[in-house]
Amino acid sequence: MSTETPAVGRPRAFDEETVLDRATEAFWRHGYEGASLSVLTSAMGINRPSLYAAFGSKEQLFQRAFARYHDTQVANARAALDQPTAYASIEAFLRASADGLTDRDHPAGCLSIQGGLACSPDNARISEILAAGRAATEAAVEERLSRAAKEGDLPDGVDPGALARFVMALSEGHAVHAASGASREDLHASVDIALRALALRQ
Amino acid sequence: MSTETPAVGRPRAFDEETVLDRATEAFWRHGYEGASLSVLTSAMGINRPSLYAAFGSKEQLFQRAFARYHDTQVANARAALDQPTAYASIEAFLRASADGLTDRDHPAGCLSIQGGLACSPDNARISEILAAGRAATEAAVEERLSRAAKEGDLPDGVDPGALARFVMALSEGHAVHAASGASREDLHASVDIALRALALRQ
DNA sequence: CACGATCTGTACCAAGCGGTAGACTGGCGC
DNA sequence: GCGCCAGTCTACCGCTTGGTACAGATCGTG
Repeated sequence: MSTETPAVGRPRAFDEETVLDRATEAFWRHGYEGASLSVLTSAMGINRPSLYAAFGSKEQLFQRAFARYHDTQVANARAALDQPTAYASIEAFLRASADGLTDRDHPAGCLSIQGGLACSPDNARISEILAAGRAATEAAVEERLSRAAKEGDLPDGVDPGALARFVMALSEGHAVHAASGASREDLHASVDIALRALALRQ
Repeated sequence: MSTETPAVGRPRAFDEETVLDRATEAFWRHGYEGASLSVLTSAMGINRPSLYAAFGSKEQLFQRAFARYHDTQVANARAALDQPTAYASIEAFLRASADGLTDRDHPAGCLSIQGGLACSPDNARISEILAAGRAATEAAVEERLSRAAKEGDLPDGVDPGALARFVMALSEGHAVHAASGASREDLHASVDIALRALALRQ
């Protein structure tokens, strides 16, 4: 594995997680196809053979970057679901999402969407990987809301799946907006409207 | 201009609007960068010199395709805003949008987003063009809602700009969902939830 | 029926793509 | 301090990219 440090031989001149973070930013900003190896290596501060020795291929690098993105950025929003009520969970999820999408420490928007919603036929796998990631997040929201339904925390007649889809769709739309320069306040104002309409508030 | 038929010389073997529609589909499905000239020419059924003679360059072809997309697909949704009330306008806009995003006669999703939310540094213009198109649509929604506010058709304290942003964001999120295979019914269920929450209904 | 104008098709261009061979570098164990 | 070996660096690979030169085809006109 690339994570264990070998006992012998010349040591690496870079930290794997550091350059992975920089690669993630490049993919985030330019998408999978838009982030060429030249863009990647200059962002990561290493050259091609080092990249290939450490990560295997551009696609494997992207998968590592996306996994790391999930473990850090997406995990924030998913963790926000852990609130006592469905309403509070949705609000926390949308707030955390809006904040993450407009965090000045990273490119605006969401890697899951910017990475490659549409791709060249050769890279169709990338779109699928990203879609699977978004579906997993939506499933987490739905799971939380299904629990709420069982607990009587959701008004009768509200479908947890449809509500989860609504919440995810809004979050994805905010990602598109953020990518086009919408401010954090803009997104929170949109969240306000969504929450007002949910009629989940006790 | 390429639209006027010349009196002399060999006539074109293709109809410009027909091949433009096919190019639009290719861009829609694969994005600007993902739709290579090989993909485009084989989808359009013409070869490169004909493409360049008729459209000038890949970017100009894309601009024509995007303009045509706006005139047909986006115009549908914008026309839906022409309803007697704000609530009816929003509902019609979201319904028309959901239908367009899942129309089986075209690729799933929205060219404005699939075209290239994130691009290679060289093609940054493309992202800007697409973002400008989305902003124009949002401005049309906001204009309709501002009129509603003047007419007393919007509850006090509702900001037309924020509401327009919410509506557009939801529609964009539905586009992302549609691109990942969400069904028309899925999207309409999400619209139902949004409408329930708007508290615009008299 | 030849001319001029325009379109089509093949075959090409330079540049960039993702990926790699091979010489060189430098820290550790003996 | 010498050998080992993983890492770095330069320079390259074949292939695709967006874009075009040029020859031949096909029309209207004189």
